[in-house]
Amino acid sequence: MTDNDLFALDAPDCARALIGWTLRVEGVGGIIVETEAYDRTDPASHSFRGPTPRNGAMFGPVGRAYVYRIYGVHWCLNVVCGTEGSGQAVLIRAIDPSHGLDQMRARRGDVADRALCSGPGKLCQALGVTGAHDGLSLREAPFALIPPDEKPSQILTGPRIGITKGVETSWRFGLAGSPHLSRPLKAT
DNA sequence: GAATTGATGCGCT
DNA sequence: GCGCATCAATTCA
Repeated sequence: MTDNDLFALDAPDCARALIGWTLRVEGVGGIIVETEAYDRTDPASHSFRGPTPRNGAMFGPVGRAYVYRIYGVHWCLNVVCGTEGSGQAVLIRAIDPSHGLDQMRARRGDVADRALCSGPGKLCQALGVTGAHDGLSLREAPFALIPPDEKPSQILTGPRIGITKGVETSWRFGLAGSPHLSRPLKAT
């Protein structure tokens, strides 16, 4: 699958397909092991109420990054997908750190390896993703998105985390057996 | 101009 | 495992 195919998928399909891809920012990153899907029919999604200055990137061309600040402190990285203007995005929740471990530790401080990228906020800090990356294409520097070498392992599904609305929508996807998932997932 | 809200992380029990 | 802190952008009046 090419990145073009990937970005054209609707959010839930794209979120599932993203598992196993390698994401790097300036050479720092790893394999994506946990994602969540959002679209504008979803009460929990930022795009639900329509375009605003903040979520504008979500309604722009696909294949771009949508980065926003949560709780005024943390950053979250999304991938815009579907079709342009459809307001769909996939939240990158966790990766398996395999590239630039030293760089991550330098940014994250001296934490356990499993804590380096096991959450959206930590992940962005470890990779150095900030609001400055909002709206940038994932196909161009400093980003790099690399397809899986082989068929990814079993992908699990479950309810999303940390939201108050639409909790029953099982649009969370994770790589089976990864130690970096924020919560265990049940096999489908 | 003021109130409210978070797609979280960390520390403590 | 649970509860709390945290800060700015968004939203509403």
